[in-house]
Amino acid sequence: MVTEGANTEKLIKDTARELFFQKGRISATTQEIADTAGVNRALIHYYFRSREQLMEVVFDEAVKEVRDKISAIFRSDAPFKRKICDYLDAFINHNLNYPYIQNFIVTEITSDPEKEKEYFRRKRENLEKTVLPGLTEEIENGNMAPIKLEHFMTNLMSMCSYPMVAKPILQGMFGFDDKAYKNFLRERKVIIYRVLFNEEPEADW
Amino acid sequence: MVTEGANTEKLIKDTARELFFQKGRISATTQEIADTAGVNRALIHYYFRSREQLMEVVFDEAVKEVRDKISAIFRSDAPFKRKICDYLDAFINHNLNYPYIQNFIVTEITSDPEKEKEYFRRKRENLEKTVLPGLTEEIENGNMAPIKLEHFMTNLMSMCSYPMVAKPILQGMFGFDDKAYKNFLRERKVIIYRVLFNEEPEADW
DNA sequence: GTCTATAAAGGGATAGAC
DNA sequence: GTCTATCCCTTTATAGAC
Repeated sequence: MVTEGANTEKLIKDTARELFFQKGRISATTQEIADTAGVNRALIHYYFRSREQLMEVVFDEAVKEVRDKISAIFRSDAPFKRKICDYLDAFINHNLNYPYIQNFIVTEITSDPEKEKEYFRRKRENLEKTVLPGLTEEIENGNMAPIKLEHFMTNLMSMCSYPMVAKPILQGMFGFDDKAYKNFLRERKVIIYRVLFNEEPEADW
Repeated sequence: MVTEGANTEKLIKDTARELFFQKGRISATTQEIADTAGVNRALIHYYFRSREQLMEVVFDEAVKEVRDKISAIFRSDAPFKRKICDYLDAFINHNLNYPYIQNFIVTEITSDPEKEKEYFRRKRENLEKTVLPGLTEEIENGNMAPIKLEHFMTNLMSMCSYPMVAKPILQGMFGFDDKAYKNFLRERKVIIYRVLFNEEPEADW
């Protein structure tokens, strides 16, 4: 085949993304990626130089969409609790699509703390601008129990992310097959809302 | 030195445990373990045959204590909410001592789903015997909002474990140094209780 | 652009001397 | 019990032919 180049590059990226984030083969070798894609292993280096750069490219592409969406949600002027609903939707839908991306984030950042800086450091100022005011307002108006920003965010992120990273553990514990577990994760949107605010979400959600 | 055997074996175990679970060097090589312990690499194989068996030994030893403690808590006839307090104490204290043990569990089980079986499978029946009755009773007595066993357990485990596995992420996000983060984790005992039950824990806790 | 061959490095494990 | 030397396998990466 002549000049299949553009397709091959995309094929490799698609395969790597699927292996890393959808099949949970986070430590897939270049050989495994090449075999799965049905291309020669050297082509991975031809297009991406190194395994590491391939990972970086597919990771950035996989999170770009949801990151932009979540940014927009928190910068919007919607009511605070509405923002949380939108966040739950965006986050859980994205993670249903990439069931192992949280494992990837956690293991990559733990094994190389340098990667954390560029990625999460500046989130702090964002948090204080975009969620602290809404949280404070709800508390002052008596619409939710007092809680510090850090604990609220930790509760939210924990209840969203842990069921992803600990999927096999919880699946085994509860005896859920893959389909039941997906359903369980979808149920969690409203469960998490209830626990955070101790009230029912709006009916139209 | 003659007949240092017994000490060497313990030295290797202590070093491995420290590297794996306290320093987060989950993928530490036999060379790294040997160098850190100040012993010859071959001794690891002499005492433990393989790296994998060494891991298994130190992991089992590290969790045995807390596992027994948690089993006893849930089998006891204390009131349900008391059990949860005791669980929070036991779990968080143990994890403060082994900050990376949750990362280890999550990555090991994700990378080899076989390991899950023996370890978490039978927990299901335990759950239904030891926590379901208490949970049901509290709900029926109107002492907490209705929630399914699976979601309650997932909320509890998520809010306990995620701050451990995502330590570098949350630390970066909130700008906490190691000391501040330890303190943050200790605060979480009462935070988690509040979120789960929407009330203050007893004053003597 | 794609392939084969090969370099180069890392890591687990064992044999055998001491 | 402890050490050195060595084997063997896996994996990443590149050179060079086609």
